[in-house]
Amino acid sequence: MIGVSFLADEFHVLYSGINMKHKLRQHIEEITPLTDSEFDYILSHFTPKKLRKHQFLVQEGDLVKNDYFVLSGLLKAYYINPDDGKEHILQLAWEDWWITDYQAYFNGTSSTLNIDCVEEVQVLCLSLHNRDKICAELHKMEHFFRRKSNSGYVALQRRILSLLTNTAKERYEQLLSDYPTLFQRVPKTLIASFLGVSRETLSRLSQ
Amino acid sequence: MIGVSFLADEFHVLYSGINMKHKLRQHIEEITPLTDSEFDYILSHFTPKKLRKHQFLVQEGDLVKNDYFVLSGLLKAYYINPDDGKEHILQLAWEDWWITDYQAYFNGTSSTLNIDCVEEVQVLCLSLHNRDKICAELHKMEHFFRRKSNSGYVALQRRILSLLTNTAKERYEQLLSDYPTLFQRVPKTLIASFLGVSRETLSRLSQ
DNA sequence: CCAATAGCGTGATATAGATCACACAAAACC
DNA sequence: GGTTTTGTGTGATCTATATCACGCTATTGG
Repeated sequence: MIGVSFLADEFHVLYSGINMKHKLRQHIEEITPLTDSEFDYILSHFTPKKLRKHQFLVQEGDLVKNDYFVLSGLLKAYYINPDDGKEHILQLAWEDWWITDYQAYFNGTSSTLNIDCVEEVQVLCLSLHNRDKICAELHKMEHFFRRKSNSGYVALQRRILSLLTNTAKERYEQLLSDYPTLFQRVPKTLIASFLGVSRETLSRLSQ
Repeated sequence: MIGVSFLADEFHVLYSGINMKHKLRQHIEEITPLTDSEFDYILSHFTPKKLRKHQFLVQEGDLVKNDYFVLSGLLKAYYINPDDGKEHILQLAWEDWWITDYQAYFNGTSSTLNIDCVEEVQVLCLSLHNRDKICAELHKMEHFFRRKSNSGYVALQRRILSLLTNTAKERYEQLLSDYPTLFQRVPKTLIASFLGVSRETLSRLSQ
């Protein structure tokens, strides 16, 4: 039994370690090429973490120590309106996305958001200190994060415009065409909350 | 007369040149210190531009060559919904803000937005090529733009959350408390369009 | 394997905010 | 300096979407 367990662990390390590291490298190399040693160095600033479904990655009031790169699974970042207790989804993140409460992370303040796991999740954690360190040491990484942030900014502008100009139905159809697989992966309630519509209305829209 | 005009121009250069350059330097140095020669070098990648009220900085369909740093005046970036012709304000920018159609600028595609001057405006133009150049040559600038982009990202997330969770009245009051001077500076119609409310509703809210 | 919970659809009703339609005031412009 | 144009307030409606209330189904967990 000990032997078997050991082998299983070996396999697991192989699978969730080396293969998963590869995911981060591929992700960075979409923007800038890296040497093996650069990547190893970068990776040494991340720490892996696994979470089960429904586990919190960030809870309202927490100090937010890390930004999280998602290796597998799906998470939601949401705000709970204290007036009516309703939850509003700011972000959904899955493989190859980054997620955290950025306001709290960048400013060292405590979180106003909750982030929890909609599925079992594997992430790589990057502290602000380590992020700034690798950015300062490797111009490439500063460049990488600048580019990521720029794309993120554009995506958020698009979402704002969509909230300002489109009806609930148009937003729903836009999301469906942008991320068709999402609808098989998460409950409609989450989609509704992400789109800023009640779940009842969403249910009627999708017909 | 020639003498007087010359003196006036001198003054103008002094005022709108040196003093204005100073604005950019101050702005960058909020994030990273610069030597005189670094700043001069950076500045050499910008070109100044003046526009009168109602002039377009970017028009729908244009290729967007530049990002614009606002030295003086106020501009709006807006999308016109082709279905009903209504305009929706994505961004308002004044002194010390950057504005452009970022989607078009970063991707080299043509603009879906219009940007025009609500007041007489002075901007410094930065082409994507020059931006990438100074970022590549000066790690400081890559850092500066990363930090700017990060703050922008956080600001947009806040706006999205506000659109998702707050009523029109709450959004109005939030904006009023964040930017009280704005309300003396632009017509209420623009505020309404920025908040995603009709001008009639805004008028009723503000009582 | 069965109970508890979460997800989903759907009718009836309520409401925030849009739209339409004015009037009047204040700028901007020739 | 008078006339377009732009901005603003306000009443009377209309409508997209929220809310409440229910039942049924799928999933989860002990």
